[in-house]
Amino acid sequence: MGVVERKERERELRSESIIDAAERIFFDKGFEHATMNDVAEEAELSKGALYLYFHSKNELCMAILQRSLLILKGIFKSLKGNNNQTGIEKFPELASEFINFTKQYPNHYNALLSYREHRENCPVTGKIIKSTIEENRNINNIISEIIRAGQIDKTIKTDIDADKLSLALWGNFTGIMPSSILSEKVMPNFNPEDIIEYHFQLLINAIRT
Amino acid sequence: MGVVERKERERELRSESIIDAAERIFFDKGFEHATMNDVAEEAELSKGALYLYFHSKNELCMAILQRSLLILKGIFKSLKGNNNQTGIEKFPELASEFINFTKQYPNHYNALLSYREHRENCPVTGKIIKSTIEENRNINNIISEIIRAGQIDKTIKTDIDADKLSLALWGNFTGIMPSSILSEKVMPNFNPEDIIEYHFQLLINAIRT
DNA sequence: GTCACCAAGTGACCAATGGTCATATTTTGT
DNA sequence: ACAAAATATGACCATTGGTCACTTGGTGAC
Repeated sequence: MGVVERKERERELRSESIIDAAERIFFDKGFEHATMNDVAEEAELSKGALYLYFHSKNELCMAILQRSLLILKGIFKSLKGNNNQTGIEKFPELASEFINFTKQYPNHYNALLSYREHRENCPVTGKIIKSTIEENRNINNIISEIIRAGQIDKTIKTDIDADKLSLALWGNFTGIMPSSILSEKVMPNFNPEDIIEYHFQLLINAIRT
Repeated sequence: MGVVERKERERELRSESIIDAAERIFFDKGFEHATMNDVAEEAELSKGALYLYFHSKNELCMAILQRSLLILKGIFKSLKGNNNQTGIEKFPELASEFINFTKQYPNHYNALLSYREHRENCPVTGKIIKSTIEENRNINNIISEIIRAGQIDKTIKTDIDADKLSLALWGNFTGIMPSSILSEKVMPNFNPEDIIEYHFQLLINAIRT
């Protein structure tokens, strides 16, 4: 009797459909101005029901953020799987794929950047937090594997520390673009892509064999 | 009769003392859990009075953030003014000075990272926002001037784009460290400084003559 | 078929808080 | 001395994240 399994599946579906609704509401109104009542209405549920699936508004945001990480993981994974390019050729692709991501999923990108904001109001023990950290680890691993592949095919210097470089790149992704938002009219001639691409160019010179 | 001038000065002092109080409260309780009543009490004013000086809680946070930028500007300025080092020697100092800043002023560093969170809830036209953007521009200019000085003393390649590199570095500062918070146990062997320093090492190889 | 049980869902309700505004106090210029 | 202007007060309001006593409907035992 698969009742338990079916219920589990249904619970998962409900949970996903709540996140769907939350995305629509949060992306539309912005996190601060969106209310849990809005989300409840959009999800065709009562407010109380939301709290059967998520501990807080912040945790619901973390669930959206997790989706962003999953999207990114998919992107980098398929870059890694592409066997027509050498490691060093894939390197600038990391940048351009990320830029594509920010353009194709601006709201999810935005959610990604709001990590700090929501993270600190969520319990450390939560399942969502744990899997968010896990996804982040996965992404970093994929990036460093791409770098290591370049070392194996001898297009990237072997003395490069793939793990550290991978973290540095991730830092770029979550830093450079916001910095350009921060800078606003600081350097009106440049857009974020210019900066990211230029930075990667410099790094290529430092890591290629 | 300098009454107007005196009033202006007093207003400025009041404003600063409110920011002082807000720093104590926000840094202690965290932005989310601190209330404007707390701040008012700490500033020995009524809540209403706070709003004579700042339009909103978010704008008050931006005032704190502005102080962070001023601190950083001072740090980079004195690095720039040091005439005992060549440009390329100053380059890694940018990283270590920033790391020092994060350790010496963890709360202000934290405030800096919360830019996005508060910025989007402030009116674009506000005086505080404008001067925040201005300070950010100043910092970027100082960094690029340091790089250009290295090109003049011939320790940094002349074909390096100082403006772009400066923005990329700023992106690092606001990205790498948070990424390591994000990553949390992703790479437990490394701490943020390792990553920042490694990254700068790679860049040095790319830009030195 | 019936009935006790329990997970799922409801929505009125609460406490907390950002922000306002009529009123009060202090300072200024005359 | 006094009116006008600037500054400050704090009761008050609207909003909202979160709770909980209660309802609903499916489930499985008999």
